This record gives sequence, C-alpha cells and structure tokens, in this order.
Amino acid sequence: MQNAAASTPKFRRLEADFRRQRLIDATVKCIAEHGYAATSVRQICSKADVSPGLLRHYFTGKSDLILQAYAQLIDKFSTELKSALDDHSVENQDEKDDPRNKLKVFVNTCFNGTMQEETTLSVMLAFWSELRLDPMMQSNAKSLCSGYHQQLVDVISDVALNEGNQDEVDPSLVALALAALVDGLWLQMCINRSTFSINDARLACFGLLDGFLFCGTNEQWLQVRAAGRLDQH
Amino acid sequence: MQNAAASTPKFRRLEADFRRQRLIDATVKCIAEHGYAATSVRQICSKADVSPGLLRHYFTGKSDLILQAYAQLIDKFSTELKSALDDHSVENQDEKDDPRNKLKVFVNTCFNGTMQEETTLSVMLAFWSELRLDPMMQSNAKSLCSGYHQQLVDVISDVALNEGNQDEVDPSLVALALAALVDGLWLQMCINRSTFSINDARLACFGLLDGFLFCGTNEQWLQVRAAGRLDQH
DNA sequence: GAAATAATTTTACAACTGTAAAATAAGCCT
DNA sequence: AGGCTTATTTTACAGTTGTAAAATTATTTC
Repeated sequence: MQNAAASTPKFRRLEADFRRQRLIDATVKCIAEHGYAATSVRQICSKADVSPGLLRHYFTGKSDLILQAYAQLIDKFSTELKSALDDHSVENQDEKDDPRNKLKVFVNTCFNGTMQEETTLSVMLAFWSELRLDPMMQSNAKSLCSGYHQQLVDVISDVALNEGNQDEVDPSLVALALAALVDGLWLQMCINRSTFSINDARLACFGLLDGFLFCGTNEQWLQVRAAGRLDQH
Repeated sequence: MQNAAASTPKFRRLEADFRRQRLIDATVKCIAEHGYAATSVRQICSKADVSPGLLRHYFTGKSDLILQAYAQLIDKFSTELKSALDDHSVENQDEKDDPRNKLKVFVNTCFNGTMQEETTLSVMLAFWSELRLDPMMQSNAKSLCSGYHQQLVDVISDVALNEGNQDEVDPSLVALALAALVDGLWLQMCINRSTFSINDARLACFGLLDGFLFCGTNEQWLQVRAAGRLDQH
C-alpha cells in the first residue's frame, strides 16, 4: 500500500548508470572497510542504499560486480597515467618528449591521485591476493600491466640510448625493478603507512633509476635529484 | 560399535603437537589453493584428515588457527635469515662480518628456501591483504618487520661508513627501497610468475644496492656483480 | 486518469558458515 | 580384563551466504 498524497515514496527509480556506479562504489568501500573475505551482497547493497535483490538486476552476480569494480580501479589509474604523460600544460615539447622526464612523470603519478588514497591501495592489495584464483581478473590485470610494462621498457631504452649507455643498461631488468619497487612501496603504504612519507617513496624510485641508469653521466638529472633531496626537509 | 578383532580402528590418537602441525599445514595449503576468503573450517579439517570438530580441541577457533599459521610462516623465513647470516660453513670470518656480504646473503635468502615456494608467497600475499584488519596479525608482523628493517639500516650504514660514503648515503631510505623492492618482487612472482626468473629478482636487488651505495667505488663488489651478470645467461 | 513498463523491494530457499556440546571409542593404567 | 582418561567424531544449531522468483510500486505513455 502506498501512502496518501504528500507522503514520500518508498524508493525512486534512478538511471541505470547511476545505480551501477553507486553499487561499484559501495563494493570498493566495503572491501576497503571489512576486507575481501567479509564483503557480502547484503553489505554492499546496504552501503549503496539499495535492497539486496537489486544487485542482480544490474549485474550477473556478486562476482560480476566485483570484477567490474576491479576493472574500474585499474582503469582510473591507467587514465591518470596516460593524461599525465601527455599533459598539455607543459609548455616545452622537447621536455615532454624527453624520456627522462617521462620516467619522472610516471613515478610521480604512481604516488599521486588515486594511488595515494588509502582506499585504493588496500582494495588493490585485496584484488592482488585474489588475482591468482580468478582468470577473469587476470585478463583484466594483464591488459594494464603488460601494456605499461612494455612502455616502461621502451622509455628506459630511450634514456640509455640518448646517453650512450645502451651496453651497460638492461632495459627489461630496470623496468622489472622499477615496477616491483612501486608495487612494494604501495604494499608498504598499506601496511606500514606511517613509517615513511610519499616523498620518501618518490625518492626511492628516483634513487633506483639514478643507479640503474648511471645518473652520474647526466647533469640535468643530478640537478633534479638534488632538488628532490632538498624538498625532503 | 567397534568392529571385530582384526579390523582397523576408526581413528588413531596422535600426539598433540603433531595434530596441531597438521592442522596448520592444512590451513596454509587451503589458503594457497582456494584463497583466504574461501577457506573454511571443514575444508581445513578435511585436508588434515580430521573431523571438523577437532579444530576447536587444539585451537580457540578458526581465527586462532589462522593466526598461528601466519606466525609460523613468518618465523620460518626469519629463522632462515638468521641462520644464513651466521652460517658457520663460511670459512673466512672477515668475509662473514663484511656488511657488503651480509647484504648479499640477505638478498639471496629472500629468493631461496621458503620464499621461492609458490605456496609461501601466495599465502603471504593473502595475509598481507588481511593484515590491515586484524590487530593480532599486525603485532605478529611487526615483530618480524621492524626487527629486520632496523638491522638492514645498520648494515647499510656500515657499508657507507666503510667506503667513506656516509654523507651521500641515506641508510633508512636505502633500507626502505630494498625492503619494498623485495616485497614487490615477491608480489610479482605471485602474479606474473613466468615473466622473470629468480635470478632476475636477485639482479634487480643487487642493481638497486649498486646504485644507492655507489658500487663504482667498490671493486670487489663490481666483480661479484659481473659474475652475477654472467650467471644470467 | 488508467494502463503498461520495468525498477525496486520482498520473500523464499538451499547450501554453507563457525561454534558448541554430546556421544563415541582409542589407548593407557592397574 | 576392565575402568579411566581424553582424543576424536558426531550431531545440532543459529546465523549467514548468494541467488532466484514473485510481489510491489514509481514512472511513463496514451
């Protein structure tokens, strides 16, 4: 029975995309708050201010919703990375194309935006741990990872080539190390959050690149590095 | 009703420690196989060839068992690390005390023994993801991490001091970077297992140390490094 | 304003969860 | 051989899980 004239309706019918997004957001929040294992359909729907039955009106099931939440998380970072790399606010085209600069932008983006939010990091960690068990998630992850890993290898090759170090530098090893270092720092930011700052994380990455790419041969880079050191205090 | 004379008994009473260990092992296997979220009491007990009720005879509950499994995982690595660092099979006492050598042993141990087993890595990852939510686990983790992190800082300080680089090297930053790199490589070994070898992982760590500690000033280290490069092929 | 549409809620269900307590039976002691 | 201890199994239970389908009801259309 619906109430008389002036009463508020029991619910409102909203646009499909809006509801879908609300459910996805609620999923991420639940995983961040209670962990992957303790996240249930009823919990998600309650956080989305929606009855439990609605989930299956917009998604095939719980795992479908979770999969899409993961895809969106990945996509957000991927987009931030792309837009940072061809940021048109940089006036100097030469600087933009400088592979050293690309690496700098990459590292900075890894510790800005989504990736410095506690929620994003802890949910990402939860997904990593489930990745191994879910082939669907794996293919999602690969679309991001293998893409940006190859890009990293290319940029690093460019740096080495530019500076005449192509014989001393193993681009795929450096890319592996940098990617792993970033992952590891994300992990530690989740677990030991307070023991170091975001700037420490950046310095660690720049330090790694300095070493692998022989910063000693690149004066411009040394200046950037010195500036970074000063920022720290 | 128990069967006639020559029949096998329904079960055997075993030593407490043995049963406890079997349950712990089963827990680790379950988490490795089906993930943290999907690991149930009945599953664990079935893998330990034991009826579900027995769990609560040896542990306060499921979470107690899981906690002890985690503690044991951490302890195993911690022990390996300790025994590697004061390995008496090394003839030369000077070499053993050399901080450069300690770092080498540390890195090698991180990718040998337990830590190269797929099971250990994936279960460790699962625990990392739950760590944030469980204060008990956190205190377990801290006993390991904060301990060996400080040790790392000290060793790195020694290297810098030995080689007259104490002004250029920031030991806590280097320790952070190395620890994070190791974690990140473990993570990647879980997720992208096939894309790189254990030797790549070691090379990445040595490369990082090379850079941060200015290997250029240390000829002995350069030789070790060159040898490592040759091993790769 | 009435009928049609479909977004949303409600109810139902079978399977599973962790835990508790009672029932069983293996192995030790005398 | 028989009784005692207690390790182990069995049974029971209340709560939760994901999903399915039916019942509502807000909104649109005519």
